[in-house]
Amino acid sequence: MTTIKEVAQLANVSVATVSRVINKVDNVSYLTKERVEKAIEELHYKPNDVARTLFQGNSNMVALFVPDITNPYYPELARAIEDVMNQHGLTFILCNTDDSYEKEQTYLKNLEQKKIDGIIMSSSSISKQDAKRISAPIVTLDRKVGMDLPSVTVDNYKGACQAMEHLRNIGCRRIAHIRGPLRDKNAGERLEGFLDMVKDENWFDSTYVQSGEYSYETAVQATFELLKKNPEVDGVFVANDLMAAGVLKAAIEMKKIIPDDMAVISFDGINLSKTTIPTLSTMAQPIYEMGSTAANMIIEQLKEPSKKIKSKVFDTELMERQSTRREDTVL
Amino acid sequence: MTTIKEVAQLANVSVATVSRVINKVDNVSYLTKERVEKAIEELHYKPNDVARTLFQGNSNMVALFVPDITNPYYPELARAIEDVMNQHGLTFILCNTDDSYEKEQTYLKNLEQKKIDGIIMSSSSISKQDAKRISAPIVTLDRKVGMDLPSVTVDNYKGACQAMEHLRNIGCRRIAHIRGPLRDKNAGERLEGFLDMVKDENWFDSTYVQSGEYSYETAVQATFELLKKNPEVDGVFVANDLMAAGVLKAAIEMKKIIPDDMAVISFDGINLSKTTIPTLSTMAQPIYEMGSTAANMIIEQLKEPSKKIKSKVFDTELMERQSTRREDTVL
DNA sequence: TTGAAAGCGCTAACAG
DNA sequence: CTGTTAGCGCTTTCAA
Repeated sequence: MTTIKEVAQLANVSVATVSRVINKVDNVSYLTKERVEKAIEELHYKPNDVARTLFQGNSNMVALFVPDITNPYYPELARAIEDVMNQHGLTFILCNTDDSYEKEQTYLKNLEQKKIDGIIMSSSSISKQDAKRISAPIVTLDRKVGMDLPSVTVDNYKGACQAMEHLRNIGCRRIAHIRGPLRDKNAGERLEGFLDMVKDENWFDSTYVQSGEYSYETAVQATFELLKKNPEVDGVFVANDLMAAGVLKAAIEMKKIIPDDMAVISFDGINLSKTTIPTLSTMAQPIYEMGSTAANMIIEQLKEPSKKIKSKVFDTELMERQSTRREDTVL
Repeated sequence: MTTIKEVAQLANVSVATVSRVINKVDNVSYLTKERVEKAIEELHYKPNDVARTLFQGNSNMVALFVPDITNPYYPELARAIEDVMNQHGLTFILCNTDDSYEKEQTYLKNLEQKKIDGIIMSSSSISKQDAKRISAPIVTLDRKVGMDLPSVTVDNYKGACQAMEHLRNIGCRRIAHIRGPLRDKNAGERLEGFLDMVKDENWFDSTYVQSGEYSYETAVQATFELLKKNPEVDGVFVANDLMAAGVLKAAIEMKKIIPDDMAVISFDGINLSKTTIPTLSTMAQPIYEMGSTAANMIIEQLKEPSKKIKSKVFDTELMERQSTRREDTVL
């Protein structure tokens, strides 16, 4: 790689002048500017970003922490963030944490050493403490931890209630829930929405809630369990789309016709929900928008470090698809 | 952030000594070493990676270029690579290129300025020329461009032939193909495998090949088209899993029973293929292994820059699932 | 308008 | 075993 020095020599100026031309700061006479530009061209000179970073103390890199990029909820989020970063000339780093606090801490340390400019994380374990030790701004996404850190989330409770209402509207009377993992706050809020809608029903008991781990396989099992105990269930609210695909699978195997015997609605609105058979009704999160919002929060913070950014809560939107579309519904 | 200098002062040694302790090079007397370590502890000192990079000329960062991370084939690849990088203390950068040569070039330039150590790319457009201009080693993954660059791929032709044989074995007589985009070499090879198996059949003509763009929606359309022209088709080989999901959808809408009326087999073996109804038979690529192989190639190259690394071609594996299993029909 | 020089934080000779 | 020093490539005073 050619350096600023070589450019300076060829153009017969000092490195300072070359620097001025590159960064378009200060005044440089038209003639020398031309000379420098020609030299840059000739040598295919590209400034060494590392040297710049060392001097300026920031790397123009932003990281995203996700539990696991192979979970289909995250790629769209990642894509949105990368798009925004790209627009602003920032480099995007992806970190899979496997929800491990240790891994998170290791990444945090490494990135700090690299002078990372900002971090967006989908994490349940990061604390305000940890965040404070890092000089880069941090925004949490999808998950909220405490009230301290700025966050981008959806209203899980409200979404859950709407999902339940929808099931009611199409005539479901015995509604069950496949919930997400115990440790996940989102799963808890969705459960709460469900409970508030059914807890006073005389038929309701805890066997109407089965626990999955947000995965396809666990949901298949949970559904078998559910339908064995409560074969009369005619509607299920599932905590995420991936599990809903498992519910469909189990239901088919148990000869349930969907939605006629049993309607299914889930949560997230990932692409998968459009490709299942039947297609899945779901409370869709504005995933791409959430990602770009979080990214823009970081950018804001980079521009104006003093400015406090406020958290944003998005609403989910009911996508009514085949899994709840009963042709002739009787209310 | 505290610097090496401050540590040196507190420990009452020179910065060189601190550096020696950090990097465990040269001999440092036990006592001074203790003192330095205490100072490091006390000040929570973490070496500035940027300064190191500037000095050493390498950043310990590796990038992956993918067309689009929201395409479900790539996250698993990305995950594998990140895992390997992580194991080796390397930082992982993700770049979505949208298959745009321009975007690729921009990324390449930016990463070079950041002293990127290596690049893994799933690209159709990168040329040996481009690669040569970059000092970092480059490995291509999933796609091969010319013979020049080391690559990790699968034997598409062979996989396609095996898929066709499988369809034949279960009794299919009129087999059609939904092919991938014209520009994609993999799609071309899969098509060729298909053609070589059917081109001599007297029933065969070009209407048995419909073109999709690797996406769900295009495949739905392509399948309608296909079945309108050739309703007697009793088996389809689809160029990727995502499209196969679309084929299932269209088939169902046209009242085709799968696999009895029409069997379906596809290519890739992404998770989606396990969750469709019916589950998809597919020629599975060892996706994770391919990713980690490419990552390890880069690591090899980093250790021994002179060593030529040779390309690797993986075989696909037939996953026999419901969409070709005629004894237990689902829908 | 331009150049000289200091320094960002670190490592690696080279001395001692 | 340890310290001094010269960079890595860049930006930014400070003078001229």
